Amino acid sequence: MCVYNVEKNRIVIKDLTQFNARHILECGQFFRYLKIENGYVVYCTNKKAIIIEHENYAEILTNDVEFFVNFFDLKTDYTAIKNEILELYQTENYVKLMKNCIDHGYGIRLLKQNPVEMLISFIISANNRINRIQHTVSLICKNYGENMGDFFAFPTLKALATISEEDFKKFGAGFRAKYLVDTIKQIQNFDFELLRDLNSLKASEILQKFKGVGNKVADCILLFAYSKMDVFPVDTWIEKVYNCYFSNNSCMTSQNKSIHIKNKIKDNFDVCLEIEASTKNFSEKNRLLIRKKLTSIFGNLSGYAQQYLFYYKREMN
DNA sequence: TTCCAGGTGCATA
DNA sequence: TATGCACATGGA
Repeated sequence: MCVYNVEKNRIVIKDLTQFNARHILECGQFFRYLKIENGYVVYCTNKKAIIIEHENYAEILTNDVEFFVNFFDLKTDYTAIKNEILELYQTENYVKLMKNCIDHGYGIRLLKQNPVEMLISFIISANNRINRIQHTVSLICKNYGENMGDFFAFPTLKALATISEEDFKKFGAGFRAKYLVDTIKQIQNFDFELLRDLNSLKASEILQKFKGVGNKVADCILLFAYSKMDVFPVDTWIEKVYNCYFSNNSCMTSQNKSIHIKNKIKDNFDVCLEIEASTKNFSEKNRLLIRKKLTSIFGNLSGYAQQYLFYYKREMN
């Protein structure tokens, strides 16, 4: 089903159940946007689009319609994807949880972003907050990106290579500054398109050779730049989701912990109870176990499911 | 003042 | 190979 019409310099979104700018831009996958009165301004590499939201439709104003049709993944039918996720398991608790998540983030779409932007942005994301990541990325663009008139492009590889560790620190990158400098040196002649045809495991292995890229950051790059939907990035929020709904220690499976259940979430969840997950201490091993379990549940819908769960948990917390 | 955030690198055993 | 601490920063 087509959710959009294309006109000159304008894309019109007819089905708002499949496109909500706030859900798409503020669900943690994207850092370069500006909130305006009736919508958002969106930047990717050296391109810009303005999203205007109306009561019954939304429009994307841009001089590169083709680019943003792909960027917003407009050719994919998210109604079908949401139904597929809901139909994965028949248990009442699974359906209730996922329905809550999908109802909350109903207009999410997984963006097709630039690999270099994702690599740099998600190295900065380590142990960081989303608004601080946005701030640092914005300063990098402002100081080293090409002036496009009314905005700054994301810096080219060549321009990135001129940024010093001190400058990255000045932009708020903190201890990640040295990882950025090191990785930027490594990628000057790297073929980012090579990863597109590799399976997620192999592509992740290659990405993790770069400084500042571990399992989670690699998964984010594979999901948000390469649309590899079989990955499930596990961060602090997904760890909370897992401990709350999926683990043996979850508040949903322990009567004693029911006090922790948020008022809005009174359902139970009993799909998987196999992995013992620590509820307190972070460990790489623990997150890998969580990742393994969640990808075994959601399969090739992992990337979509992860984003609905992440956005729901982060906003409801 | 302490905790925490879309984690990873590295020293140590 | 496994474990656990250090790392910047600023808002809550």
